[in-house]
Amino acid sequence: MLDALGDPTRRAILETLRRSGPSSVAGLAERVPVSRPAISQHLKVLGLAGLVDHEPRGTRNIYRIERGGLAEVRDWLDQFWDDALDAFAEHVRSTEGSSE
Amino acid sequence: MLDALGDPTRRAILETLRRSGPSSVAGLAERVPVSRPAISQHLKVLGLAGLVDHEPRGTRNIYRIERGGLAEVRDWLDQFWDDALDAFAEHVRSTEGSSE
DNA sequence: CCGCTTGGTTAGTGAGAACTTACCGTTCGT
DNA sequence: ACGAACGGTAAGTTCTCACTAACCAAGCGG
Repeated sequence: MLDALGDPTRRAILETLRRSGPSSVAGLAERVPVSRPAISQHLKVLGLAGLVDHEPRGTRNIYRIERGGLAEVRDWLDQFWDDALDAFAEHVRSTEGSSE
Repeated sequence: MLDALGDPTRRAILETLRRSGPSSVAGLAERVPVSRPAISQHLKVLGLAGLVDHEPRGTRNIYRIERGGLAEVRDWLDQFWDDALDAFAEHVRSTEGSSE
């Protein structure tokens, strides 16, 4: 899921979809400097990660951003804010001394 | 930055820091199933990404989570919500037909 | 009905990155 | 001051993965 966002090309695809709206595979291949099969493979990964959704439109497949996957990333990120973060930090810094 | 989060081991390190608070390198090496040098290398990457911060404590280096990098990720993520996302989507779905 | 277009899949290759082993500098404890 | 431990670095190996090229299936247009 975060692995899917780790690749620059995949991020470029998402950025393109964000800026230009839903697009076909060929449409993405024009804007992203990789071959069309590469786009397909990345879209597959992004699809499994829940970051994009696709809808058949005749011979074309229109891809759009799926908010579900992004929500999961956001939740994961929020854990780091909700937890007693710096509190814990400053605490252990002065306490210190046990195991770690 | 998101590349730093793409690696499972690095995420494991961050999770460990989140749960157990700041820790030394050796302390992390005990909890994460990789060798100590590997931890050092990952911490270097995480440091460059602004995701962790370290403070010398004698011979030990205490690492803690840095909120700055996480904020950048959050900002990047928010772009996908603020933009006219599904509006754009449904629009083009019915309009369609031009170039992409 | 036939050709053209669109898109997904497979095989193969190359590059990059993660991991371990070995080494060295640094700092605390005795 | 010497030994021990903690941590960062270098070199080398291995493995994963991103990419291209070639092939195949499906749907629209003349």
